[in-house]
Amino acid sequence: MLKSSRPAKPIDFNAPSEQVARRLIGAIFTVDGVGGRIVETEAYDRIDPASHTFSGPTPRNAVMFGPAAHVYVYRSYGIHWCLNFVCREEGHGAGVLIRAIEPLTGLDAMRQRRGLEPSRLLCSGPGRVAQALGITHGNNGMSLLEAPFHIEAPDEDYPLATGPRIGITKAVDVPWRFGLAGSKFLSKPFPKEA
DNA sequence: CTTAGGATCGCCT
DNA sequence: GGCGATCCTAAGC
Repeated sequence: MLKSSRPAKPIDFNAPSEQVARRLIGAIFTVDGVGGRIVETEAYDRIDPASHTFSGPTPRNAVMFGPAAHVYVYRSYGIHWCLNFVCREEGHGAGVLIRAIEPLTGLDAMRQRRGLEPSRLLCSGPGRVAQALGITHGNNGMSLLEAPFHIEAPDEDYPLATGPRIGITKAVDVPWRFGLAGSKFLSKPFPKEA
């Protein structure tokens, strides 16, 4: 049996966000050729008190109630943009927040947008990812499967770390944060394995 | 190393 | 009117 490398099967976004969030770890994501390997995600569900969708459809979260594999962008703390991939679970909107990327391509563009030399701080955090990839509200509702976006499923199995989600005040114990174990590009370390 | 505070605005109560 | 699915900087230990 050959190890690791195998053909990449497309990621199915018509699935529970928790499952999609796991499968996205290791995927290659680019915007106009700028991007890298997804190393950290969080799942948010329709019946999840921490989710924007919990209280039902509003103008802001409308995209999350639309078709899967689209992009939901919202403004965070009045300053930052945050990027999500829409999922579908039994017809109910859900999403995956992209929290960190290992920069691989378009480093010049990222450095320019972030005003930083390439480092672990370039794309390590949801606001930083959006800034480095040039994502704004203008991308809200766009298909993830069409230009300028490109997503490629992981080509091997990556060791997964799990833990509670960051920066929320409700459902704080739900372990729906996922990461590439040992990656230097995580926004924060994961709690030590029990 | 850790903690504290400010920036800034769309959305919901 | 209050509060974030955040980030940055400065100050304290």
